[in-house]
Amino acid sequence: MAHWLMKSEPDEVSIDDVAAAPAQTVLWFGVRNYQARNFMRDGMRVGDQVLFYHSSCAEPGIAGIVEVASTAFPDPTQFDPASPYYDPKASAAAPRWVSLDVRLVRRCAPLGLKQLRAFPELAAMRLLAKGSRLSVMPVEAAEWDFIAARLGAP
DNA sequence: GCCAACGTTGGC
DNA sequence: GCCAACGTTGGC
Repeated sequence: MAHWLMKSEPDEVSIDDVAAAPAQTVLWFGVRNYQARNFMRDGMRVGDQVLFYHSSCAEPGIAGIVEVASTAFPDPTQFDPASPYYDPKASAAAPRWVSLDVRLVRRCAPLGLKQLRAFPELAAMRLLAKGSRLSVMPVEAAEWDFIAARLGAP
């Protein structure tokens, strides 16, 4: 089983939104970066565990754990001209972008970006690399174990 | 709002 | 295939 990290702006979809969703499951949509898409399409499998990261907000950091609940399928927003994620170059016959479902595993006490940076054990984490902007990325097993052991109750 | 870093686009 | 221009991300 692989481990991942996904960024979401809490103004759009927060960990609380996942918790409040039917079956505590939400559609992960709007990824428009090829590297992130490839991780979703080629790497993510049902049951994989995912750190849910809040970005572009007052307190960026890890907010909980979700799990992959479906394999990838075409992201419906790419076909919707009314959506901000509309991609005129995508078609039903040749979709470009994928979505998948994620389900809540648990919320946690926020583990902030500043705290993450303070752990020497996490110095090599992709999330913390200079200029890292990927919204979907793998997490090494050792990094996962280290972080999971430090997630408090919400 | 600023700005560094990065990805994408498009002219050549 | 190069690379400048542009757009986006995301922390601060």
